[in-house]
Amino acid sequence: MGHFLSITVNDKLYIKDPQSSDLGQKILKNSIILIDELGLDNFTFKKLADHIESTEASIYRYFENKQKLFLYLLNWYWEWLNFMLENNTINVSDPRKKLRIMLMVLIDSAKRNLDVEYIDEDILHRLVIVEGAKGYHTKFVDQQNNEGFFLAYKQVCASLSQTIMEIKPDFPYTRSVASMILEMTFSNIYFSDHLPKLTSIESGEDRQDELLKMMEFIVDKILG
Amino acid sequence: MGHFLSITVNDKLYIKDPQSSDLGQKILKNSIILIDELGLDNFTFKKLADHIESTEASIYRYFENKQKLFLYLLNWYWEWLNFMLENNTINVSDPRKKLRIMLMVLIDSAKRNLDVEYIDEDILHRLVIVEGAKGYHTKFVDQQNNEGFFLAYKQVCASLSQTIMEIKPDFPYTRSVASMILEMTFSNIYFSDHLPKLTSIESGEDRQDELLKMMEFIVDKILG
Amino acid sequence: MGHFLSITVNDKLYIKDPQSSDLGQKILKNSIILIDELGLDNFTFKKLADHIESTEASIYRYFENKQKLFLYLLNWYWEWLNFMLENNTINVSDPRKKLRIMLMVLIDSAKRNLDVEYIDEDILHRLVIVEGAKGYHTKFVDQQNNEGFFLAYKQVCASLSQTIMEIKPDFPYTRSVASMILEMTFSNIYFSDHLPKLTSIESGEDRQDELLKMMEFIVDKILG
Amino acid sequence: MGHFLSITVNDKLYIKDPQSSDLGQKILKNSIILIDELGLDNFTFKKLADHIESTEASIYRYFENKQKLFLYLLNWYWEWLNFMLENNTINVSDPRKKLRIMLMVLIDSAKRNLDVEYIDEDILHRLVIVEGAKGYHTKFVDQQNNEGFFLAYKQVCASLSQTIMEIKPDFPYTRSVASMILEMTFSNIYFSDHLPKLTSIESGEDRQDELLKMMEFIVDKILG
DNA sequence: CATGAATGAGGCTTCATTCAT
DNA sequence: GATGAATGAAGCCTCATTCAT
Repeated sequence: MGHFLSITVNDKLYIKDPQSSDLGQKILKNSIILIDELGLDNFTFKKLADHIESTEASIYRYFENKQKLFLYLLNWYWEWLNFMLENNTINVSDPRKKLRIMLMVLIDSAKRNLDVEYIDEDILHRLVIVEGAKGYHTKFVDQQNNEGFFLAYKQVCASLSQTIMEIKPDFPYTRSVASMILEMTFSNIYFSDHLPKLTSIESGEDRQDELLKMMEFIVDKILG
Repeated sequence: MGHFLSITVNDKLYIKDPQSSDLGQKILKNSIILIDELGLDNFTFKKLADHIESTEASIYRYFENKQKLFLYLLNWYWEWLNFMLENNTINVSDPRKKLRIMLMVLIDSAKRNLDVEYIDEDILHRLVIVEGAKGYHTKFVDQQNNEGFFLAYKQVCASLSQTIMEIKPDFPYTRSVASMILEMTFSNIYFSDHLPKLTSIESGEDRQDELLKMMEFIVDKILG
Repeated sequence: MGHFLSITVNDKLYIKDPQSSDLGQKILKNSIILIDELGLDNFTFKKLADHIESTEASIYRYFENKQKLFLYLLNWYWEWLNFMLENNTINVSDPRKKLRIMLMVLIDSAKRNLDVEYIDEDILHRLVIVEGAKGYHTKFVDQQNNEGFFLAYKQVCASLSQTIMEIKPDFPYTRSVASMILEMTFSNIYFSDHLPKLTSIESGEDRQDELLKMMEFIVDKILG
Repeated sequence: MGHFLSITVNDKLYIKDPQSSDLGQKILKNSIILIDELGLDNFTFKKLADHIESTEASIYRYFENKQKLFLYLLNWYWEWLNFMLENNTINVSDPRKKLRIMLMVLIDSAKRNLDVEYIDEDILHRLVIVEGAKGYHTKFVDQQNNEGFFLAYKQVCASLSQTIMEIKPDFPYTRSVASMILEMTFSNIYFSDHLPKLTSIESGEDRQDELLKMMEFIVDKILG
């Protein structure tokens, strides 16, 4: 079923739709792998070209530059996440249950039911956790925001906000809590791997369960 | 009084102590200004050298590379923040009041009583908000953590954790809440400037008050 | 006929085959000229780029660095020498006569019958004499040896060794004598130009004849 | 006894006599160690300064540049070798025996009877073998020769030549054979370590004996 | 459409050297 | 006499990008 679904990404982020050709899909697949491997800063079109045995010029047919490619990947992720959130909460009427499911989706990218051969969602998820913030911490954030590059991200927050409002219509800080949920979830995964002093979650087998428990606890407290 | 206080930064972050000489202080002062202006990615030693009418080689006498200089600035900030937190909570015995003051310090870097001629804390604060996360979102995070480059940051969290525990000794997630407080505070300032859909705080005159109010609300809810 | 012959060089020494393009051939031709003129130490890709009115980046498409380019030239020379040695001794059955011819080839690079427009063998020969030893006197000699960068050189020695063995099958030191012949021939040319106290050969018109005579004398004595 | 002997080096090679002070001796001792370790190309005054916990400026008080320092070390070696050759052949009247002893001295730097605390002759010997040729393979060879920087080296050859002439007064190529003996000896040690295909000598316990045997064999053949 | 070739610009770093104390 | 500070120049290399096929 998932195979009939395709993720649509802001078309200002690419020159030629990478999902539309073999080479484009190769670029997506391997840029995820390489950015995860090298970090965004050390990643270049040259390295990607060598990796996929193509050329820089060919990649430029698809993406204007590395920042756009990176934003494309982030957007793909956010779009995919939006789909996952929606798909998993259809017919769930209890908003508390809904929020619980949303937290699960956020935390556990493995519970996916959408398979796209040319995107490894697991690596992409890690990449979003590690490098994601760099997408909107840039000198060009305002300009990029105007071009709609963060709409998908904002949509994720909006869905969370919406659900919070369903739970507690008079809650005064839905948007801030929504973005906090996102950031806190990702941060704590990162911290548990690299800076354990900054989290109460331990890396290991049960991490996802623990994290879910903590996020539920926090959210419950906040929403009373 | 503050004038007699000096901030001590992890000595693995520099080759020659920049606080110890005129040129070093010039480097600190102007790197803050330039990174704020250009963003970390576009900032280079060459540009800094031109800006202060010196040479790249001279800067290399102080810092191994731009990453180390950046980490130095972050650490300087975290050390300074630690000092501010402590200094403003001396003799405050009520932990709730203490936490409130800590939030104020976090939010409002202007209430400083420590003046160092060669560091503009306001710009540095903005820089930390905008670029801070890049300091520890790097391929070398583990190695740098081993070298103690994040001790000052962790100390800030530890102080927050400590106060949380004083308020509620049996609270199960002090560390995660502490780091969340830090990140959420900074995020919301950034979002209010650039991505207003992601925050409930409006940029403008009253932002700091609003933010303080929100953070107190959230923390109160969480700590019951 | 020589025109149909092409010299093949170890392909680990280049990124893109310099013999395959105009620019590549220009790089070869002019690097020889410039290294001869400036010495290897003062030679840089920048100077070469300026000289051929191209850019460093373009040269880097062909060679990883100056050491590799230099080794390429040396290898080209050794390969060319191997070809010359073989070509001039075909159908020569008397090994003593063969060795005599080989000495002549070594000494007199002018008796060439192979013309490659983009390599000036005379200058290259001088370059090998002056700078050649630097090719294998390096910290990386073992590693480079493993990569086969000295195979062509060793082949020259092997051919000499082989002929020595044909002359005197029970001679105990063929390899050392072979390498000595090579080094002594080159040294004496260099010494006669620059350090005449270290050679019995006088620079001037008859140098090649004298040198040939001396080398034959020495070899005859050694091989009895 | 050796302690009362001092090696005198061409005074154009230094600004201040390095043998005359603690720091100077430290410079000598450690430059040998570092050049051996890093190779001449990677060796710099900066690295030497760091190594001896002094400064570049201090080293410049002794040597004009790295080339001069290197030539100083070579000259020290050649002077020392001259002393060794002479000292070990005093009262030896048989020229063939004398030449044999000279070969031994060349090969085996361990049979020294001169100890200078600030020079490790073993490392220096290795350094001469590995890097020595770079001393006179330079664009400035003629100019440096005029300044007498190779007198000591030429003196070694002259002593060998002299002995050859004593053995065989009418030998026509004494100088070339003398320099060949020097170069061949050093080459074969180097080759046995790094390019075994180019030598008949095997690295290992008996190398020095084998090498001595070979050099005697070659010399005997040449001198008939 | 994809690619091979080329390159201008600039980043990062070290070198060699001088000056002032 | 030794050192600390500073720096101009250059080396080495990569990036991002364009053009022609």
